[in-house]
Amino acid sequence: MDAAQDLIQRMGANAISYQHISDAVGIRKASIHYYFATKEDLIEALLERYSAYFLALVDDIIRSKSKADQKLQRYVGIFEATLREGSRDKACLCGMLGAELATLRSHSARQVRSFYEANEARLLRILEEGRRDGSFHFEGSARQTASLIFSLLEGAVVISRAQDGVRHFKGIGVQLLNLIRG
Amino acid sequence: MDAAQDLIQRMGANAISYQHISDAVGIRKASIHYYFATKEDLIEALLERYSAYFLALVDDIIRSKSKADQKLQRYVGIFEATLREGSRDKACLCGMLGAELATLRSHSARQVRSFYEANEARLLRILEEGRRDGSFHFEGSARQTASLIFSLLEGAVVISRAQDGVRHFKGIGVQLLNLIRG
DNA sequence: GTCTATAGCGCGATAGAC
DNA sequence: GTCTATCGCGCTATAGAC
Repeated sequence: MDAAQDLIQRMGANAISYQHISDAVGIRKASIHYYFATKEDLIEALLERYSAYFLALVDDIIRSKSKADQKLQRYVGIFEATLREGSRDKACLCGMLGAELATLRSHSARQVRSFYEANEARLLRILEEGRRDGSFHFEGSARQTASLIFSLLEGAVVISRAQDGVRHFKGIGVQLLNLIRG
Repeated sequence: MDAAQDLIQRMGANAISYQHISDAVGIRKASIHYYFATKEDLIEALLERYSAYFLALVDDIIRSKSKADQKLQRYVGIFEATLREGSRDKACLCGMLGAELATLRSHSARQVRSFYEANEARLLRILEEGRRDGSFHFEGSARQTASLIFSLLEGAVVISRAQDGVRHFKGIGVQLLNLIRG
């Protein structure tokens, strides 16, 4: 699953095959079919695991005692860490599958959508907290700002891979906090 | 080319084949090979055309007499228009190919990168103009803000396709202008 | 310039030995 | 649970008739 996820985050689900995973882990592709009968089964399992892992990280941040702007900074850090990982050109799994959404079965597509909604909901909590405690000063809807931040980070990971990677992403992260602190 | 571009904007380059294009235009796939010998040739031609078309729209906006915040609003409108087009779930061509960047030949990859840089450069001009004429009030680097806006819009198109489309995107667009106006 | 036909390959998936 | 072998299909790309 680690190998499959890594490949999808770098190349996209439609670019990779059981053979690629087989090459990466040194187990024949028939053996991979033993665990994941179809490619969609594999993608669903990856989404399940990724979503649980990612949202657990976010919930840790939300439960922490930090001020809201530090929470937001740490949230941004999750995406930056993805970009940093190993091969250096990994995007968010759900960002990649979002681009390929039209080619997914309905269950996987629903999982991707749920991931987006869960993230936006958690960002909303951070934003409301920040407005209350005076960390943030921005006009307009907190909900739309949460959507904005999530789309920004998903986009920034993909775009930064084409520019100079982490450097590009970091600049955006800094500027996001400038804008939200107001 | 229109059919191929539409398919890639909806499904991604790795999900579509000469056969899909053939089905869409009613011309046999061998005849498509007559114009575009390889799939990469086709993608390069699409990128060339798309980039020229898109940047011409942007340059029209920049040359117009509008104030900077109206220019930014019209720039956002280009992305919103993409989302609205026909089938309702098209993303920016270069956003899709950005996700699939690792599977492209180096020439296509360079075209995608150039598109990103060209857009960020033009956004920078709009932002600097807006700061001068008092439309915009934001802290920090205008260059990083330009990167932020571009990544945001590329991301928002992809994410909005998974949510309720144009509605979701419009909310983000409104909020972006709130943040930049300061 | 468009067609039919096909080469040659990689894919997802399965059967069956061990 | 992992393997070899293979099926059937769709893919990119080409050959050659019209």
